[in-house]
Amino acid sequence: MENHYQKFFPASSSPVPSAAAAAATYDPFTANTLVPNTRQASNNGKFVGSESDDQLKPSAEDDKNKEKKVRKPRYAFQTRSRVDILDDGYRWRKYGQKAVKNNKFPRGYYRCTHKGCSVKKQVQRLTKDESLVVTTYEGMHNHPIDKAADNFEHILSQMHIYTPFSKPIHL
DNA sequence: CGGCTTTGACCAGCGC
DNA sequence: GCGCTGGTCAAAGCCG
Repeated sequence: MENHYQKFFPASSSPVPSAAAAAATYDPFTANTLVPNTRQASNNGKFVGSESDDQLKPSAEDDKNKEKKVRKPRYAFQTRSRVDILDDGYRWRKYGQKAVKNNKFPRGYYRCTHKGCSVKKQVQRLTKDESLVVTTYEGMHNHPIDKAADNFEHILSQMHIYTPFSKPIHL
């Protein structure tokens, strides 16, 4: 579980910041599996947390163009932060905002501005605990991080990542 | 002037 | 078949 961060932090050329390694603790795959469980199960159970099962579908490997109904795997994790937008080092452009059911806070939709990079992410603050922010990433970056890596440490210092085993969040 | 945010409209999928 | 909800688009405005 120490290498999975590569899924999220394609440190292709740039060195992996120690902070990123720390972030890797959550393990995207594990988190992917568990988030659905930690999500507001009591609220609606329609959390977008995980299409983990149908992703990587072998049947679509022959043709990536027909990914019409094929949802890309999403990695959602909850962070405790005062700000909605966690600066993860990439540049994001907001392309939409929607009010969602059972949540008084709108969900923001962002897209990576890098050319050729179609990574998307959703940011949703929870109604129950407005200090909790759920960030859902879709897709993987195929380019190095824009900003200095040291910025990561600052980010991580202000947020708390919930692991599947640490403590379920009751909503 | 360029890039980004805002915001309403539009569209597709899903459940009833 | 219809209505609801989530996700995206695109025009307009704002800001650096």
